[in-house]
Amino acid sequence: MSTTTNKSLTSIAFERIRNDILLGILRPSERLKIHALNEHYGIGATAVREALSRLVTDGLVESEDQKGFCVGAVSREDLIDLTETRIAIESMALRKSIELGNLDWEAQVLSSYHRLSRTPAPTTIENHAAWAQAHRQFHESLIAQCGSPWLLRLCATLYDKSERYRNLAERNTRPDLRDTINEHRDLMQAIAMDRNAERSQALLAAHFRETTELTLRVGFTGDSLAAAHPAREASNAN
Amino acid sequence: MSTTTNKSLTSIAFERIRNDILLGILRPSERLKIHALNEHYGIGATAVREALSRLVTDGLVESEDQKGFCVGAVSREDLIDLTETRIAIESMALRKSIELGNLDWEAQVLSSYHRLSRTPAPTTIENHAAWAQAHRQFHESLIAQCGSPWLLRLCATLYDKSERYRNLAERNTRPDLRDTINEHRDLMQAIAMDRNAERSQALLAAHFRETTELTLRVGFTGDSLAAAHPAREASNAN
DNA sequence: TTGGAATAAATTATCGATTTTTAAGGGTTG
DNA sequence: CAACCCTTAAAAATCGATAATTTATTCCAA
Repeated sequence: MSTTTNKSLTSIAFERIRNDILLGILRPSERLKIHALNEHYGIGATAVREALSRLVTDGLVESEDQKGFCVGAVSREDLIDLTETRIAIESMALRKSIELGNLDWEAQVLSSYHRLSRTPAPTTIENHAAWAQAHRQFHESLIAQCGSPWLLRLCATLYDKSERYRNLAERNTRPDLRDTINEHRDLMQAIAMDRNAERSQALLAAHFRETTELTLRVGFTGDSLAAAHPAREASNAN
Repeated sequence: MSTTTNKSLTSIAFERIRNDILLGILRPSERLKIHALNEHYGIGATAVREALSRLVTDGLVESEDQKGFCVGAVSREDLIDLTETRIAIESMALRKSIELGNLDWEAQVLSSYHRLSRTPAPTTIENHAAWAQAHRQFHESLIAQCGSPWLLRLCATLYDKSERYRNLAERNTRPDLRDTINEHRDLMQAIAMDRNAERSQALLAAHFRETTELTLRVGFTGDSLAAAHPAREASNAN
């Protein structure tokens, strides 16, 4: 019955490359040679190029005319700027969401929190995808009722970039270094139960800053670790 | 000598299509057929597709798999949301810029204001491009010293969308309906001369809201006016 | 040894043609 | 008359090959 939800090859390439960048499998500033990619993903050069072009606009990929594409660069300054910008914008969205959200929204926040809290921490590759999704959905739910499609869009863009930094650092962190469950719980309570805008904002900002500071502390270039990574296979699912 | 600043055809297509969308020559929700575009611009299908893909991410073009591309839709709600989001974000950037800007920055603001004030209003097609550039540069100069590349980037994206709405409305406005020179002058003074953050923010917000309200009043669908426009030629410069 | 043409190799960018997919008619049947 | 399937036309998506450009290499002369 599967009503042929026809995704184009370009979209598939887009998703896979995006994913590999977010995961750090494709490393920051790494050159993206068309031929290599089209062989690796088994997708023609045209579709790959188109996918890369889409990724350029939101900064996950960079390109220079006649010089090709490369994975977006990272830096400590960029991470700091990104974090502060994210705090500023997402705080705004959060405040509005608290203001406008109804009971359904509260329930949704609780629900996504619960799911996140019961999802195994991303300590292994297998656990990673599920946790990443739950985490993203939790944070999305917090601001979902802000009433502004534009704000949501901007937040989503910034979230992507932040997630990449987090993933780039992850392999360097010891699991006991941080207890995010509690941070998320406090957030959930302040937002959906107490509906305390001031405190919510402060907690959100602290949550972001903690992550960033940990990332800065453990480092994230990933150069040395890339070789140790499971590599590029596991993608022959046609 | 012109050291072959090799722009790719894709980039050229990107710029031209973007421009035609901002100008309203390509109208909101208009279907963008590859073949038609590649004939019109004299650029191959691949390059055109790539250009469109780039425009998708920041919302000037929309696409659906297997259904092709179309110009991004407009609506009153979107314009309102866009404006409020822009006010929120650009206010923030402005505040920081006032805080961090030095004398050079003040001078730059004055300079770009002067240029804008001496550029003929965009009442004719010929005047349009020059004024548009001066206007953009003026607004850019205000927030230039905010210190955050990310904020600047977001502001730039939002500016594009706003400019499109302005252009879509422009043909409907009577020139005497508005006196933006004074608004720009007041802004410039509050920002670069008085460095009064509160007042600056208020003026900026008012400036944006005025434009939006006028646009909403005179309408902007542009459907009826497209036919009256000089059309699509003037693009055989190979 | 060093600078730097000149050539060769690699890679990007682009095109034209082919394959898929969607959209539009048109006629048949319950 | 509406629902359905088949046919046909248009458009999107994709591929493989070619052209253009950049990068690497070689070789020669100062």
